[in-house]
Amino acid sequence: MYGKRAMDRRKQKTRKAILDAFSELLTKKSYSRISVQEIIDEANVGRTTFYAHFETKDDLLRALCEKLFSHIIQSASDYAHTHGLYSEKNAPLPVFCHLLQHLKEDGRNIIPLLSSSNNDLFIRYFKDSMNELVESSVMKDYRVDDESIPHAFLINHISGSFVEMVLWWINRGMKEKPEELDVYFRAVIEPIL
Amino acid sequence: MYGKRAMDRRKQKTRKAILDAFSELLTKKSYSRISVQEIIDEANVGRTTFYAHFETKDDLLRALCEKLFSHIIQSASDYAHTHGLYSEKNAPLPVFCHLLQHLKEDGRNIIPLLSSSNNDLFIRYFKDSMNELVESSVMKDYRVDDESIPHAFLINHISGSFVEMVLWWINRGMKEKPEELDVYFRAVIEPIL
DNA sequence: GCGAAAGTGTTCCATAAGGAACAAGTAAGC
DNA sequence: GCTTACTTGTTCCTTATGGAACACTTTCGC
Repeated sequence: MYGKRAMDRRKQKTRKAILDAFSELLTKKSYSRISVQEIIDEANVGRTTFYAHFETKDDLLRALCEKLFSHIIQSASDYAHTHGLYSEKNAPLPVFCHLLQHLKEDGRNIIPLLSSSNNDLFIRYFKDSMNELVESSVMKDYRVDDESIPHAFLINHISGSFVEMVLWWINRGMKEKPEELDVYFRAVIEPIL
Repeated sequence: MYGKRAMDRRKQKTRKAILDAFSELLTKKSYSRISVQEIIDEANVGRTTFYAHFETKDDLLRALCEKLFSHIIQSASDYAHTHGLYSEKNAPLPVFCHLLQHLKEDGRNIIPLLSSSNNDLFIRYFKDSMNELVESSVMKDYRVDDESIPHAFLINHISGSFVEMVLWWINRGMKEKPEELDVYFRAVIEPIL
């Protein structure tokens, strides 16, 4: 439980090289068409080294997604814990606005992958991350008025709507301001809370 | 005398990292104000690693200069050996035109260092390289008409003039075409051959 | 001047990375 | 069917890199 000591410089550099190479390849080919050999070549790293870091290609994908989303989700989670708890009952959603702003300002690594032709894996991971975020940070203090609707269903609805909105936003060139989108989102979500 | 087998991937990467870091630092500070520690930090390598590659800071400087000039000088030397031998007596200087062209097209690493505020070390190395080139490739087949002028003096005059011309060229923004410069250079050099 | 701080070059030891070869699986072409 | 070429994980062993500590010199502030 005490901190793992700082990762060896070599490990950091190698890990970054592999993730960068993989990320680069993903903008050109679909996940299934990328071979480990290609990743190794692009990263300029030995075969042994690759397998010392990642068990398999799927493992690498997981790591990449985690790296990409952890930052933004963690930031939102922190935001929710500091602001969310003290908000009034019908204004719990600034987290989403915060997320959109963060995505626009700092999403240069994420957006290309979310808008690439083979974006399904990332969308799924994005959705999963959002699901966890909504469950742990947003919906925690909420009791649903209509008890006939399952809690889990609501969570899925909210995170799913959010992800779809983001994709819509990105595909149209992110013209709208985060604040505008936030208004739209509240308009479709708040009524059911 | 021939080749050491291909350098280990790690060595290549480390060597490049150190040379790049050094090159980067040289655009900001003078050579004497750069510490090994800074190079290590900028290159993001361990102290042991640095000293496994270079004995000292001077050694590193030598390696950088060699890397920067060897390409361009080697190319000129090759050019001289294929073209130089068959040229008529009073047209031996196409090597210089070739050098200028090469410098303009492919000198993006060299020119910033030659025009930086602390460029003296590079100029000296450039001059030394030119000296060798002139001696080995240009002046080899020439007998000086006026035997009262020492051979070595002539070599120094030619390489020195060339270097000074290049600096003048760079400092004024490299406006002239290599071919124009070549004409000027021939005008001041050919009369004495 | 002196003491503190930073830089140098070296040591020793732990470990990550490399390279090569391997058996096994897969797909494609003929 | 059969090659043929390519991929995947894995192995064993070598080598480069890292980190820390060291004694020593240089530089700097006061």
